[in-house]
Amino acid sequence: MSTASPRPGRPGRPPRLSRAEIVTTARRIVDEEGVGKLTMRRLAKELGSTPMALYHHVRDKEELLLLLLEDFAGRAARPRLPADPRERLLAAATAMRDLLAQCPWLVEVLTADDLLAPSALWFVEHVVDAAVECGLTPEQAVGAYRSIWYYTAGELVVRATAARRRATDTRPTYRDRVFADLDPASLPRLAALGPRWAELTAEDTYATGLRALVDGLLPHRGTVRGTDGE
Amino acid sequence: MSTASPRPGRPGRPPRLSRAEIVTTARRIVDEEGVGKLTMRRLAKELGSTPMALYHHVRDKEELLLLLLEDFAGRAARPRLPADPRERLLAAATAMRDLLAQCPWLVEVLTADDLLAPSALWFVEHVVDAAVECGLTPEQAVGAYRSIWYYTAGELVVRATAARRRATDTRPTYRDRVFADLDPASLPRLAALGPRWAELTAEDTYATGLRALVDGLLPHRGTVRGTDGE
DNA sequence: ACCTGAACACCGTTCAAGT
DNA sequence: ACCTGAACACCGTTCAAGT
Repeated sequence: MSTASPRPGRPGRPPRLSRAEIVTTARRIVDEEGVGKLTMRRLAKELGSTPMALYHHVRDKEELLLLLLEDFAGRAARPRLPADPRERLLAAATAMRDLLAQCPWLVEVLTADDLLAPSALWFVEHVVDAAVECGLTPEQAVGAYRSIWYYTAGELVVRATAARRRATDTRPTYRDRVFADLDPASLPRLAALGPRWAELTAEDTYATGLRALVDGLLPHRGTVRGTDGE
Repeated sequence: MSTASPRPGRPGRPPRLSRAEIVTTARRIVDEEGVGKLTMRRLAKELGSTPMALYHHVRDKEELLLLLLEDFAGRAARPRLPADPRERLLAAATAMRDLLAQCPWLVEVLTADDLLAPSALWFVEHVVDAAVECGLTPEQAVGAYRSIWYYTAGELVVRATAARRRATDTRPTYRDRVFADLDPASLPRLAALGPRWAELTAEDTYATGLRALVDGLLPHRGTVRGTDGE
């Protein structure tokens, strides 16, 4: 953790803070108390410094979040993926989702900023590559990746906000109140589902939805395997 | 716009503000300047009142956003939908997306809060109903709806944030900088795509992705039509 | 019942000055 | 070159008081 060696040749005051130290402390705050608690003032206090000292090391708060993203992606485990391209595609997407589900605050950063950090492109590479191996053109493979990313990002955002609500708020959600009394005349299906809606939407259906999406995206080799020279 | 008749029988000071007036003004601010400019202080000033007067009519800012959501959903056009259930499902989902794409700020509210306002459940009803008519059980139909909502919400979130960036920021995005120099050894597919990534991701692929997803979600009647008694 | 004013406990960021 | 202090221009919300 010796962040900045005092390098005798360099002019000016030796630094007390470093990017590495800033990022480490910021990560701790985020892990322990959520991204909402990460403010420049709070971070400075935690570092025994002043808010303005931070601005000497990062341009603004957005850059700080980007550094956090990089840091996270860099230390992320990269699972071994199956050889079969279709299974590899599913595994890469699922790994990406499981990773991001661990720290939902990242999803906000990912969509607030542009998708993924360089280190996270490993997942994207595998999805695109597997899609090409399944018979898509590179252009189609990018399209397939985007659909998968939309689906994944949506699932993460919805789940993250639902979890945040449950954490802070005990009263029944707005949605529950709405579903409690629906007009069966205009909304027969939903009224029939009624209270079961909450229970059904509590299930984790990421995997089945992803399989359906991938089924629709990839060319069909038929349900009978081995007919076209595998 | 006569908001509150002075109703002689009622005790106390007659109201100067009303929910309706508050919502109308809030909507104007959001439409003209974006949801980021909607603050309780700003809204009060616009109404010639004080921040605290608002708290007499809405519990907090979240409730105000919910009222805005209701207002929007209530005035939303409900397109005529095709008779064929598969086409109806696609049309309902697409209408939902097109509606929300008009005012992307709503997506933040939708995910920050729970999905849709009562008036917006019309779309949900049609998606679920069409899925059942296509042969899914009600439970499966809810699962299918959820997948479609994840996909749609993800697309809207990503597009909304990308658009916001373009509006406020002229410098090349972080993503563009990253894609400009990728290591072809570790990320061959992405490096080969390189600068074309930006161009490919600029295309609107919602419809094709949705079709693929729905293809994967619904039972297959085979590509040959009319074989099972239509 | 409805509204006001002052205050609390915060934000991110700029600017001018210190070492 | 690196850091500090004071200040600017904001937030949402509470509390006590006025009419």
